[in-house]
Amino acid sequence: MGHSQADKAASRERVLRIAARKVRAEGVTRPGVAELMKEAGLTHGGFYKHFTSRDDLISQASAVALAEGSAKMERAARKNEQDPRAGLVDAYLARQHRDSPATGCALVTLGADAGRGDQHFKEAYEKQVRAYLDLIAGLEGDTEEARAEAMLTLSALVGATLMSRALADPGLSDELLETVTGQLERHASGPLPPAD
Amino acid sequence: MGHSQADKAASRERVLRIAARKVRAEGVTRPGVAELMKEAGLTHGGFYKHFTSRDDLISQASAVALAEGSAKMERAARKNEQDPRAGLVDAYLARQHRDSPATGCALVTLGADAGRGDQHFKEAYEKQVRAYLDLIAGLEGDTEEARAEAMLTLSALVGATLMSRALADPGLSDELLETVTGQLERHASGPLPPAD
DNA sequence: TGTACATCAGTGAACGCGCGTTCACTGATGTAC
DNA sequence: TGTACATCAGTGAACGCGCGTTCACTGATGTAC
Repeated sequence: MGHSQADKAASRERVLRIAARKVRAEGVTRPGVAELMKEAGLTHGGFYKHFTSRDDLISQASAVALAEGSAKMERAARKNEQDPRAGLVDAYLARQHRDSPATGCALVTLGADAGRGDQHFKEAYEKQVRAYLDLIAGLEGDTEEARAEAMLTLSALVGATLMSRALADPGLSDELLETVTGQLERHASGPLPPAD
Repeated sequence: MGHSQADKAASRERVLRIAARKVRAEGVTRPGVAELMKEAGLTHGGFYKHFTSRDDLISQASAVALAEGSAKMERAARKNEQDPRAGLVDAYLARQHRDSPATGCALVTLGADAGRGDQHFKEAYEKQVRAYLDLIAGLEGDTEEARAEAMLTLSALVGATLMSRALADPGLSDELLETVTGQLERHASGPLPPAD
C-alpha cells in the first residue's frame, strides 16, 4: 500500500511478470490492462505511471516471457551434468511442461505471435533460439554436424510440445511426447548409429 | 448481386474461406465480422443470415483452415510418387511455405490457439495430425518404428516452420529450413544409418 | 530532530472508439394460381 | 405463360458493451530548512 520508489519498481515488476505469464497462456491479444492491474493488486488508472501503452507492456512482457521460459529450461537441462542435451529433451517433453504453458518455454506459445510481430519481437525470439541451439550443441561445440543436430532437436521439441497441447486425445498426446523423447535420445550422439 | 439460394451458399462459402485464410494469418482473435464481410463483397449486417455468431464462424473457419492446409500439403507430398515422405518434407520446409502462412499448414499457425481452444477445435486439430502421421509412415505401414519416426518427423516440420517464421535474421531462417530438411532426409529410412 | 512543502504512485470516474449484434427495410427470387 | 404474393439475402443505421486511455484528486513519501 506504500507509495515509495521501491514500491513503484516492485509494482512495475509485478505487472510485467503477470503479463509475461498471461501472454504465454492466452497469446498477445488477450490480457487486458484492467485485468492485469487487478491481479497485481492495483487499479487500472495507475497503469500509465509504468508503461506508455498496452502495446508497450505486451512487447516487454513477451521479451520477459521468452527469457524466463528458456532460462527455466536451461536450468532443468543442466541438472543432467553429463548431458545437458538429454536433460533438456526430458524436461522439455515432460507432461509437466506440456500442462503448464503459462510458465513454460515461450518459443512454443509465442511462436505464431512472433511470426506476426515486429522486428523487436522477432529479435527477442531469435535470441532464445540461439541460446537453445548453443545449449544443445553444447560440448560438441561448433562442428557443423552438432549445429545441424541441434536444429533438428530444437525443432522437434517445439513442434511436439505445440501439438501435444492441441490434441483432443490425452493418450495420443502422451504417446507423442514419449515417442519423440525416445527418438531424440536415439539420435543423441549424432546421426551415426548408437552402439547397442 | 443476386439473392438466389445458390448465391447464398456461394456467399457463405466465400466468407468461410476468407475467414480460414485470415485465421491462419492473424490468429483466431483478430479478424472482425465487418472486415470479413467486406472482403467477401458484402456488408456486415447480413452476416447473421449465415452464421449464428462470430465464434461460430471462427470455429468453422479453423476447421476449414486445418483441412485445407493439410490437403494442400498432402497433394504436394504425393507429387513425389516413390517417396511421399520426402515430398512432404521438401514442400513443408520450402521457403514458399514459410512465407505464406495464410495458405499453409494450420498445424503451425493454429497450434497455440488450438491448445487454448475447446474440445471441438482440438478434435479438428488431432484429425489433421493423424492424417499427417499416416502419410509420413506411409507404405512402411503400421510398424511401431515407422510410427515413431513419423512423430519425430512431423514434430520437426511443425517446429522448424514455426520458428523459421519468427526469426529476425532471414539467413538463420533459411539455414534452419535447409538444415532440418537435410537432417530429416538423412533419417529417411528409419533410425538405422544410411549406407553412404 | 522536527516541521512545511513538493512530488508522485495509486485511485476511480469518465471518455471515446471499435466491434459484435440487432433491426427495420428493400428488392430480387421463386412459388401459387 | 403470365401475374400476384411471400420469402428471404443483403443493406446500413443504431445499439450496447468492453476496453484502452485520460484526468482530477488523494495521501504517503521524501526533501529542504
